[in-house]
Amino acid sequence: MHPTIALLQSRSLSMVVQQEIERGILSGEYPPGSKLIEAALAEKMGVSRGPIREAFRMLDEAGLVRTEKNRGVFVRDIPLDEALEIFDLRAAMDELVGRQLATHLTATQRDDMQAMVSAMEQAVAAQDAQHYHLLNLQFHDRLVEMTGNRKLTAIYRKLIKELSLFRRLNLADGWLMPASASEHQQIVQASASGNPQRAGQAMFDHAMESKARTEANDLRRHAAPSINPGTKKVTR
Amino acid sequence: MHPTIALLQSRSLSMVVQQEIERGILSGEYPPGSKLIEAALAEKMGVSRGPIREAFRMLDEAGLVRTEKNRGVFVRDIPLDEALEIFDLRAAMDELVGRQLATHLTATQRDDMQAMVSAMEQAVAAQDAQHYHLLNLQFHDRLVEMTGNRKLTAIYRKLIKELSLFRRLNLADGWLMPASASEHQQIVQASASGNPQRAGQAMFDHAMESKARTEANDLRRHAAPSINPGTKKVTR
DNA sequence: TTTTTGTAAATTGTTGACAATTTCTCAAAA
DNA sequence: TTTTGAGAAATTGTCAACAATTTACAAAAA
Repeated sequence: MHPTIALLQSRSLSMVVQQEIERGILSGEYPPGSKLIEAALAEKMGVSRGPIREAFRMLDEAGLVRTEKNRGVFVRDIPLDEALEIFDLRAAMDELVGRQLATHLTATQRDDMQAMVSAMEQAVAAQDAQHYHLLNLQFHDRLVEMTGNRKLTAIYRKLIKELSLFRRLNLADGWLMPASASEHQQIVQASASGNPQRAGQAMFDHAMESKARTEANDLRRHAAPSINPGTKKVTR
Repeated sequence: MHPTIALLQSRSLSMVVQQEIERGILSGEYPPGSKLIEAALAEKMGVSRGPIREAFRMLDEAGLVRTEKNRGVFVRDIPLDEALEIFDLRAAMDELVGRQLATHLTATQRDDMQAMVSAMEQAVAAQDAQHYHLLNLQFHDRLVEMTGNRKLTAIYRKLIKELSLFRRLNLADGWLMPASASEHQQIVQASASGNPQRAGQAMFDHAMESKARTEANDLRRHAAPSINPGTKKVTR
């Protein structure tokens, strides 16, 4: 069967809409907290409200939006405590990834890993935090995929998407790139060593370091803008 | 606010429908592989097809049904290899649960755990596999909940629901109850010991034993009905 | 008998309309 | 100035109808 035909047959309108809205959310076009209006999206995409609503239900179940009855659908804003919970969970999953990699890693996979780490080191040398961030996401995604565990891969990707809605993540962690990069090198060596315990530990440690960096980043960010945080109260 | 009012305000029609269909799926009323017909469900529940379709999208995202464009929605049938993948993932999550419990367990929580284990031992003595199975699910659910990690709890519950669609799970593991029960006692002691590594290991081992029991069960079930499995080929 | 083809029935995909609820506006009252 | 309230506007919730596709079934052909 022609690939284009197969694509048109499998992709229903609501799935296309879902992907498009998701793209908008992950790209920042619809920032966390913003409201998604059915009619506006329907007109923008040239469809009726039905498929939009179906897409909303998928995105809600995926944790990317939250629905309030009779009030609408909003892009989710992940609070710090939930982000930290996700980091703990991801660390446990990454540990599993490390163990499985150490057990089954092929020579080709090892080379792929090393190539990605080298690319990241180049990004560090070039001070390109943006590119580094992209390569980092790709690196971990590929590692999870290499385990061959599709359920693990699917849930891992969901978690990453949700984490991207934790705003304070992206910015201003430029000076920590070197530390993260050297941890990646550790992961490659540990995985190639064939020692599951060691590789799992390396992945776990890296994930927890990432968590610690994020938390420190957040505390600093909260301390800076407010001169007298103790008396400032935000109600909305 | 009166709790009933709050409930009616938050529960939209599609969410009620989603819960009802999910109940039907998990209870076995709609067995794996069976087709869910929009119009039939709509009439049965006294609503139009819109909310039914929205519920379908939620259930699809949750992994309980699969949608084929223009062909309909079917209750998912989890194949053995995917079930085993889920077991591996759950083992990693359970290990995290054990570590966290050992770190933060209160005296009350320890007593709760012990009470549940005792109840399971009574079920074993009474040869009540049905009741044991229920208590076992409850035990692990409570343990995950005790960690306080809501994301972990939510995903864990999703995995359990999906696993329940792996048919070959439920039956004929009666004679393995004692082994499982003694592992539970190990978990309680390890968690109460305050040693994260030990508690994590106990949880992990228990999960992997559960995986091994399931796999053995499945192989036996497949070997029995067919006299000559080697030549029998199933195409569909 | 088996396969193919054509037609009717069943089912899903999509839309537009209407009802219910919330949000906004702005003037009147405290 | 702030609060309250009425009415309008905007938005969501639900439904029924129509279009597109698949499935079921019987007749014709191989």
